[in-house]
Amino acid sequence: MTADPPGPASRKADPTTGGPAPRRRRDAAETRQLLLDAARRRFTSDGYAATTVRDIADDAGVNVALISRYFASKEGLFEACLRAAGDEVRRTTGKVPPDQVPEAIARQIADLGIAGLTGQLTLLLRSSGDARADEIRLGVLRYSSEQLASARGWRPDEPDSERVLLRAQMVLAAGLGMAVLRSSTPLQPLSSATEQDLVGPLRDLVDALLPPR
Amino acid sequence: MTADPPGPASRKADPTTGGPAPRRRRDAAETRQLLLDAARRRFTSDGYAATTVRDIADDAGVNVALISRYFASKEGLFEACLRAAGDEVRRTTGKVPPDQVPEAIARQIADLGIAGLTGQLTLLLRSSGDARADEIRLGVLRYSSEQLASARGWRPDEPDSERVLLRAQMVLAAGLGMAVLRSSTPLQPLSSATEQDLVGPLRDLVDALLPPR
DNA sequence: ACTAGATGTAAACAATTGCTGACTTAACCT
DNA sequence: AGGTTAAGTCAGCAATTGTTTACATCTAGT
Repeated sequence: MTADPPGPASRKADPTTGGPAPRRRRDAAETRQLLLDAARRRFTSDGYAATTVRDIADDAGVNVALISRYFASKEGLFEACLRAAGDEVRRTTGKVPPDQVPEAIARQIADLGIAGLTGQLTLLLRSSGDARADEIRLGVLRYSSEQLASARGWRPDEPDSERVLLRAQMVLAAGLGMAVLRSSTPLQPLSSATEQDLVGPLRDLVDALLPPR
Repeated sequence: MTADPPGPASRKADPTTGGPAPRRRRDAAETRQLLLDAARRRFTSDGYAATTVRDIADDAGVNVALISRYFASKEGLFEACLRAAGDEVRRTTGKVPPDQVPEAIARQIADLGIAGLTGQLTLLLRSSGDARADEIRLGVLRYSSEQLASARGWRPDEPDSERVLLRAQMVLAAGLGMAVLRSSTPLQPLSSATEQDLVGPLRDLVDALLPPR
């Protein structure tokens, strides 16, 4: 049932877009990135299991088989997304002055959408049942909490300061919870609170859990 | 709630067939409950999309077709789980004295497992893409936050006290975040913190966000 | 220009999904 | 007892899943 005459005369008509035929260069790196972006959006908003590789490929405007080619499998693509998100989280959280933590959290939480830190962390929380993915997630969370705790006197191998680390993780969890709740449920007034609405209570929260030394 | 009736009902089907079929009682209500319990566990720990009806039926030791019979569909079963969890959350949170909120939160967070309030709320956060499920979730979250806020001076239709409601929702989100983080990632020391470890910081957190009036 | 490898496409695979219909078996009632 | 109906079983469907395979087409190096 080959409907296509296999001749060199058959030229691609491109019936969908009437515009200037966007001469499609073949660029592996670009399609890889397109897939990564689409996958990150889908995984973040729908979760791993609810996302199909065809969803991702369609969003990226790319053939499904290329997922297997470039990432070996759906799980491989997910891990790549997690790694990218992890790198970005480390990059972003690495340069926050200790005295501006509440403002930074407020800003990141207020900024919905998968581009912001909130989206990255939400993605990090998504589970695929894959062991490697769990490692990546754990690594990022540990890094972030230690980053936060070290500004308040926590030092590794100092059992006395473990309380500080616990409190830092609670701050992290609180921020994460707000982000998740905001993005998953239209609960007013939280879900539509602005950065200004959030920064005050958040300062109270951070100061209470991690008093400036 | 998983009390096995000591009666004659214990009927674990021997998969190796043939054997003297243990006399099994037919009890629609009990079967329904078995399915609900198994589904709640699966949905809570694996999420909606990653859970299959066959998983649930096997866990419950019940035939798959009975899910369709008793709950019409997988979505119907999920909604039933959500409704049950919502009822239990309302029942539990309804009777917490305002001055013992930190202790209550600490106790609930420390108590892992799907039986506790933490599990119920984690389940509430799970999404199935179903509109009715979203309504149930929103209703419970609204109820819980208003319950918490009203003890601190919030009144409906008083725009001035909206700040209090926002802060109550932030407390709720913080607790939720800790619960989710603890159950999803072995992040030390948070994931193994005991109730005693948590209650102190939690009191600081609640007092900071919702100062006793 | 011409070939070789990279890139993309189409179709199909086996496995799994939620769900259904016809069937069997147990429980209850006179 | 018998017989009626609820409760449970079985096998299989149609759709969807992730993945692979064979093929087409573009790009780059000579």
